[in-house]
Amino acid sequence: MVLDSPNRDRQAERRETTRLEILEAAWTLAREKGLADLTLRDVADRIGMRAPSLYFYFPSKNAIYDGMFGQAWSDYLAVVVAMEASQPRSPRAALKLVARTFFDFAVADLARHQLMNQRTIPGFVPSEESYAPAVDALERARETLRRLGVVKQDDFDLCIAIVGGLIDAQLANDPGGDRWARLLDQAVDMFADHVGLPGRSRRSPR
Amino acid sequence: MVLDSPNRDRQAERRETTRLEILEAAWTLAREKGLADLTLRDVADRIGMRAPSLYFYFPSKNAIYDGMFGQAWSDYLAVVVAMEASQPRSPRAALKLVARTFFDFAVADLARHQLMNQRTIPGFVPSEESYAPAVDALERARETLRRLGVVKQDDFDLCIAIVGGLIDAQLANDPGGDRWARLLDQAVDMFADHVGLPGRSRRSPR
DNA sequence: GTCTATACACCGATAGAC
DNA sequence: GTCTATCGGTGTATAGAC
Repeated sequence: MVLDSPNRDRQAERRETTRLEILEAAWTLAREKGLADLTLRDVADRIGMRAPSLYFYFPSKNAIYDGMFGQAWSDYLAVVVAMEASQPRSPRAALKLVARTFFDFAVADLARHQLMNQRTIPGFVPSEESYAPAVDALERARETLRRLGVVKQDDFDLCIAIVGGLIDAQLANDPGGDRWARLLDQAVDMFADHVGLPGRSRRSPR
Repeated sequence: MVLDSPNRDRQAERRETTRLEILEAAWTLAREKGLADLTLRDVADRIGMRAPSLYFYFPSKNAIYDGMFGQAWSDYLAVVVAMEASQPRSPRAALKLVARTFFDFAVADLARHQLMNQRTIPGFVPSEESYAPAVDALERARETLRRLGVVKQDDFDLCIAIVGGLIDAQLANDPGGDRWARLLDQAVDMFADHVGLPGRSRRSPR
C-alpha cells in the first residue's frame, strides 16, 4: 500500500470532480447539437482533453449517457421532494400539481426528456444504479396518487399514459409553445372524474 | 434521343422495382436489428449489391428512411379507408374503432412506429411527398371525430395525446403485452364522457 | 495516476473505372 | 448500373509518456 488514506480520498475526490466536469460538458453539447449528436471528441475538446482520455473516467460513451440519466432522475427526484412539502387544498389540486411538475420538468429540456423517458439512443440501457432514482420517483408518484384516492394500478397506468402523451405531443408538434400544455389541467380533471375523485368538474369554464 | 418511349418506360419500371426491393430489405433489417441500426452495407448485402450501388436508387440513407416513412403512412391510410366502410352503431363505438385501429397498427411494428410517430432517427425529416399520406390520415381522423361530435380542436388534440400516450407506454414498458392495450376502451369512454358524447358510461364494469 | 498518440473497424458518402 | 477504392468521421482499445 503506497498511498495513505487521506491521499486516496483526495484522488477519488479529484476524479469525481472531473467526472462531473465531463457530464456538464456533455449536457451543454446535448442541448446545443442534440442528444444523439454527442461525440466523444467534442466532449473532450470542451474540457481541454483528447477523446481517449475520457475512457479513464467512463468505460464507454453509453456510460456517459448513463451518468447523465442518473443525474437527470436525481434532479427530478429533488424537485418532487421539494414539491411534496406543499399542501394543496384538494385531491384534484394535488393531482394537478404532481402532473404539472412532471410535465414542466420534461418540457423544459428536450435532450433531458429524450434521455429520461424515450429510447432515442440506439444501444443505451440505463444501469441499475442510475435507474434507482427513476424507480424511486415513480414509486413516490404511485404512493401520492394512492393517498389521493387513485388506488387501482390500472388507473395509475392510465394517468401516466395521459401525462406522457401530452408531453410527447407538446414536444413533437409544438415545441416551445403551449398547445398541449394548456390542456393538462382539464386532462387531469377528466381523469379525476373518471376515477371518481370528489369535486366533479363542470365542463363550462374552458 | 437515343431511347424510344417504351424503352424508357421499361427502365423506369425496372428502377422502381429495385427501389421497392431495397425498401423491403430495409424493413426486414429494421425489424431484426432495430430501426436505428440499419446500415447501407447490410441492406445492400441482402439484395446482392455493394453499398455504393444503393446511391443509384436513393440519394442518401435518410432518403431510404423517407421512402419507408411514405410506405408506412400509405399503408396506414389504406387500413383507415378500409375501416371507414364499417358503420359502428354509436359514436362511442366509432371512436373506439378509430382509436383501436391506430393503436393496433402502431403496436404491431415497433420499428415502423418509431419511424412514423417518433423522432428516433437523428437527422431524419420526412419530405413533403412522404408526409402527404400522414397529413391525409390525420385530416381524415379529424373529420371523422368532428362528425361524431368532437368539434373543438382542443378536444381532438387531447384525444391524439391520450391514444399516443397509451401506445408509447405500451411499447416502452410492456412490449408484447397488453397492460396498456386493455385500457384503451375505457380511456376512450373517459374521453367521450369528458366531451359530452351520448351514452354516458357507468364505471362499474371494469 | 493521468493523459496522449496511434491504431482499428465501421459508418455514410463520393469519384471514377468498366 | 454496378463496381472498387477511398475519404472523413465515429466509438473504442491499448501502449506508453510523464
